[in-house]
Amino acid sequence: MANMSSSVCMETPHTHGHAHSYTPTTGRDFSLQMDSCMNPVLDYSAQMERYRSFANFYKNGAAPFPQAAKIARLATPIFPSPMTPWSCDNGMLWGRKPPAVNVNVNVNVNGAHAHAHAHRTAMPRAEPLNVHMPSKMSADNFLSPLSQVGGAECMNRLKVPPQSSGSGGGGGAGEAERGGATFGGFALPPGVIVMTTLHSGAGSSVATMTDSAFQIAADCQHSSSASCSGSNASTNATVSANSSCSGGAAKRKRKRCGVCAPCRRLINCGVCSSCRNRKTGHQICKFRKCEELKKKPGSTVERASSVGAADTFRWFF
DNA sequence: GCGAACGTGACT
DNA sequence: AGTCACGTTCGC
Ligand SMILES: [Zn+2]
Ligand SMILES: [Zn+2]
Repeated sequence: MANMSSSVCMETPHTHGHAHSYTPTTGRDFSLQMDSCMNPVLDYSAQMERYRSFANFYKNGAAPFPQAAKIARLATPIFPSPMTPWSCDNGMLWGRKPPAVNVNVNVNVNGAHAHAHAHRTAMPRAEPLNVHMPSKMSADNFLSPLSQVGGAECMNRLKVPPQSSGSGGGGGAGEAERGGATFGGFALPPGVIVMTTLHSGAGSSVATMTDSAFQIAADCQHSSSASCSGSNASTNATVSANSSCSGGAAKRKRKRCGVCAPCRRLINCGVCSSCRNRKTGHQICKFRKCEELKKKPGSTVERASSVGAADTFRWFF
């Protein structure tokens, strides 16, 4: 409550144009971004700009970041050590989080077949977890992922093993990239994939592409094969069957795709209308709202089950 | 049963 | 189009 209100209050000064210390064009680590990122990578950039001011506020310690606790809780299991595993300033590690995701891209996550297709079955669930320097984590929380990626176009996604969630998660554990990969100059720890934005052109190295491509390919397979098979994806066979296959059941809740940028965000911004209005609004943070779910159900239903694969690819290309 | 979040309609 | 509120679904 208190936190919440404080964050709400923050909105006023910025909205009225007070500059604070926010100087977008001179930001030390935004030079790159400002240089080449004006092209619309994601329309998040604009919105992120807006929220950057909030970040600065929290960064300056003017008030505790509303979700600092949550961040800490989420970050800990991934990198117990106080060190950031790599030094990509514009990178972002993606940790996994439990919430259910669209079956279509998530099939057999629990699969006993984890060995058979030992690829990124776990990834679709991955959600963003900012692991920049722990100290600035809270501050950069809701701005680094999408705004900075626009500049350096470097997103690292970490597939975290279904941490101890014994529930059949075992398969996902080390299943992914056991060997690890290299990205640019630094090595990626096993379980990490790198995403890049399309227009980066030469920027997207083979290493990055291969890894993500593999990831997506895996998703696609699952997507198509599970489209209407009433898969034994344990939990939600019912849902998928109802909503996208039988076509009979009218209004089943759609599920987040789990692979789009918003889906992979891990924490709520705390300042958007949805966050502020969570009590009564019952809506997910606007920055976490699945791109697919934003679309009209009519235009998305099929995509989820059949076109999903291609669409997923389009996300990268 | 509870919390998260989707669907929807009313309102601005 | 964005916000708000409510009902509802869904996973745990
Ligand atoms: Zn939010
Ligand atoms: Zn999504």
